[in-house]
Amino acid sequence: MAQSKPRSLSDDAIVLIARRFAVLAEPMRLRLIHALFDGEKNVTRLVEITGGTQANVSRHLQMLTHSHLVSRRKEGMQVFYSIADPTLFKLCDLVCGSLEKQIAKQAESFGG
Amino acid sequence: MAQSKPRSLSDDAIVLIARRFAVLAEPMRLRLIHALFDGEKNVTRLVEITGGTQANVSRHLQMLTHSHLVSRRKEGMQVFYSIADPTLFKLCDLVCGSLEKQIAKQAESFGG
DNA sequence: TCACTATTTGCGCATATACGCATATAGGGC
DNA sequence: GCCCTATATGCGTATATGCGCAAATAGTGA
Repeated sequence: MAQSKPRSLSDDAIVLIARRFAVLAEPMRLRLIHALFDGEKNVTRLVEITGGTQANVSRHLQMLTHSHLVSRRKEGMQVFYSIADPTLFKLCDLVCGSLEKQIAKQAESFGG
Repeated sequence: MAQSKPRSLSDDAIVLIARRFAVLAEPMRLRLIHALFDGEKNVTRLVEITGGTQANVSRHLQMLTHSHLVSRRKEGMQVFYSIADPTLFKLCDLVCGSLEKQIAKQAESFGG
């Protein structure tokens, strides 16, 4: 299950990885991803949940789709989006855990 | 070992996560992180490896340090940097694996 | 055809940030 | 003190990108 870890990364690979991280570096996109964690939703619902404008939500969804992180399903007038890349769950967990530890340490420095 | 997964994330948390991803969203910073994967190095060595200017490398290292992703150790005139956050390994692995799968699928669409 | 809803897209602006250049700081030897 | 090396920082600029607003596209029904 563990994948082969290349010892060195090509410059192209580095740029691709950076782009992937950049997609995840916007709060609104993270809100959308997080909102999709419990199942697919249409645009209007995502607008309600995230509190963004419809145009903005749509654009971010487009970016997420082009990055193959979420997938698009059209049903009549509505478009339903859902998580396409399962690594998003682990990615979010990893970063959350790391940040929690960091904050805990900072709290320790003050309170301890 | 698996951490508690919060069902919902506060807006502040979302922004923090986004910032973390933003730190990882620059090729030069990824190069630096990757260069540190096999042990600590000083700035001059990192400049050689990454091919960046000294000023730029220094600035990115500062950002990585402030993000608590790498740590700084001063020894005389030199400053040695090393990976401080072990989740970096897994993060990189996850994204690499995801991208490899994506590219493999694309290749399949053409070649298959 | 028109009207209505759902979603996408074009455009302009404001902001963030990466880089290059020069300079500043710091440590060590003379 | 001076000089050299190693590292950091201030400043200006170019570029990227997120957002708001308006308009366009698509689907559905009368």
